[in-house]
Amino acid sequence: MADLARTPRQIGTIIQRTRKKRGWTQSDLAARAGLRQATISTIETAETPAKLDTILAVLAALDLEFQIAPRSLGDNADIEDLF
Amino acid sequence: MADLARTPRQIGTIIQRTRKKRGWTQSDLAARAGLRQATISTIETAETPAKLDTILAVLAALDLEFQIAPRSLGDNADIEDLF
DNA sequence: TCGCGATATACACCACAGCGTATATTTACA
DNA sequence: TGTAAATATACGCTGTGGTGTATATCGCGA
Repeated sequence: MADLARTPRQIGTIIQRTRKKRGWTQSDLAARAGLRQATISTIETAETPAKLDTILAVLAALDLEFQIAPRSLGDNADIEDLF
Repeated sequence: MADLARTPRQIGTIIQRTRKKRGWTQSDLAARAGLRQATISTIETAETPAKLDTILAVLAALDLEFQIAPRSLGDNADIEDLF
């Protein structure tokens, strides 16, 4: 089930949760994503909003991906199109 | 149905498609997102990877949102967890 | 085809994310 | 409790994305 991600904070939380689920340290994830441990730290705590490609790299390293969906309809939004 | 968004280019395409569906110009979208028309242009053409909060602002203006889901399982990924 | 709205580009400037390096500080476990 | 691993911070530097202003180019309807 896809997690909602409207803010950098929510994104950071999801990344951290998934990383721990994989049993990886921040350094592990950093190495796989081609980043520094410190960068993972700032992303997870959402200290500063990251760059899009940085987040995409982290998600890829975690075997995750973004999806884009209509907001107002909730998760089970399967409505064909928003007019 | 949620669109997959693994690259800045895919994200730009989805944003453009949704904007046109709304019947908005780049200037319209820019105004609603607190950005410039030129910025919308570079995002849609994926000329340069944007910042995360910029993309989030554009998505919000379009009443869209990110979701985060496992990559390898396709869209109907409802599997409990990928630990 | 003409003209105007829509989109793409240009240039100087500023803000800031991520880097390298390094060190606090916290957490977990023997 | 002590200590090593894991995480959070620090500092100067660099690359670059977004801004303001402005213009060039494209596309489409009359």
